Amino acid sequence: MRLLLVEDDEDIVSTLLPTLKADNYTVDATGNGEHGYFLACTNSYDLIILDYNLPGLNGREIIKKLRYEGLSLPILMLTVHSELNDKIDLLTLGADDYISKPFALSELLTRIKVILRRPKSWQGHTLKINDLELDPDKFLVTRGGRRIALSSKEFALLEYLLKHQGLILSRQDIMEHVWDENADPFSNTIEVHIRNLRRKLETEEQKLIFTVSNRGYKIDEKK
Amino acid sequence: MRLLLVEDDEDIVSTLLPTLKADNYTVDATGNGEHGYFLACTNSYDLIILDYNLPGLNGREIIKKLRYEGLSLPILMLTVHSELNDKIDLLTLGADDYISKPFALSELLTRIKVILRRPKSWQGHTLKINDLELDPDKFLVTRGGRRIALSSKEFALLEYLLKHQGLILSRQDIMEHVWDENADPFSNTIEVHIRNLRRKLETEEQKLIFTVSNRGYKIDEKK
DNA sequence: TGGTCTTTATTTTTTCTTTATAAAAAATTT
DNA sequence: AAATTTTTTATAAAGAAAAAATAAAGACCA
Repeated sequence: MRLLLVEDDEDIVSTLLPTLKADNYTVDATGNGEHGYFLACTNSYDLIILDYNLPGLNGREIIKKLRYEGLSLPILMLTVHSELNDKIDLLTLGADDYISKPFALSELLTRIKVILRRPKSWQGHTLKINDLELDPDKFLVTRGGRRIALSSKEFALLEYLLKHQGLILSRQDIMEHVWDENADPFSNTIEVHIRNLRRKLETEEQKLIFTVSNRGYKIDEKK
Repeated sequence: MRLLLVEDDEDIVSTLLPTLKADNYTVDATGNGEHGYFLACTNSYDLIILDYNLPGLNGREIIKKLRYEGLSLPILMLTVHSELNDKIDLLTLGADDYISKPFALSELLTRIKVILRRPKSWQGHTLKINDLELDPDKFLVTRGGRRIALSSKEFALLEYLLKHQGLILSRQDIMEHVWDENADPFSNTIEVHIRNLRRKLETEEQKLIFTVSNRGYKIDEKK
């Protein structure tokens, strides 16, 4: 899952960034409102974490512009107490949730998870297909009950494929949701990660990730 | 579906072109307004993506001339924010939609789909005939519920035939809508692809693609 | 330093086009 | 109308091009 963090308070960023990355999110961050807006327009994020007070362009204006552009991605606002009277306003403006500073990290992480939790195809937080299970919270993958160790990129990639099982995901889709903005679109790192996943997850009879030439990859129950 | 992209910004073209092609559109591109106008007049496109500011001939002038010529194909305009006051003007002039830069790729792709979907009355994105179904979004073809794997050219060809079922489509029609401008008009690659489609889709009793000698091919319910 | 991620170079696979020939349909001649 | 010629379409198979898989080396970084 790819996040955009728009926050100018260095303290918050320096604690939040490592935590989010450790929690296996792909994160782009900026401290400037204008730049945040630009990033939001030109990339595909699954969630934006947006500070209210920002240099350049403030949170309220960013939401307004994004919604006007027709972008419907979830937005989580960070506000300080004194601004709290605005909360209804923020929600009507198009924010999906807000959290007021100071906040506990765990609280924020919970809210993020709640927002990102899609009703689709994942009950009890566990993604399943055939005898494969992936638990995003516990960073755990098992196949046939046997635990398989994955690196964090491998895990993120598998999670993304599983969340959209049955759909063909193009390299670009994958790039945009599993890698951050610095990724080279012409790199073959996706192929390499697919290869590593296959090596770890598949057997001769039990294929899992299917290549659809010229379109992308997909995970599906039936061949 | 065949698209024409008229845009002089190299950055936009270099990200857009691969994306569109990956999304299985056949795309011609030019950075010059005059040339864009020429291409639009001399080819059969299903949609034009047109930049506002162009060398040679600008977007507004191109629309005006095309509409004056009586061409009714959909046009999607790309504008920058400052030009946005012109939007009503653009729409009355004959653009079908506009999107302002910077934009998310996914956003543009969605709009393209919406526009191309407009006139036709096929339900749920799925094209059907007899026991054959084709889902353009999922890149999925089934016959009698059984999945059939097609290459992307085969898929595009079948999609084109299905979208115009009942009509006889000439080789030229097919060339113009399924292949790009570099295709050799005297090649027999169409015959070969038809052959491959037939091999994958037809049985002895269940014919699907009919040859009308000297005129072209058609797909139809009744023989 | 070991593990992870990315890059580079190479091989393999798949898809697309061309070429050559056969078959079928249409046109022409007798 | 039958026989012959010409044109159009079908097929198989080789060749070219593009896409994907792989191996291995390099970069990064906790």
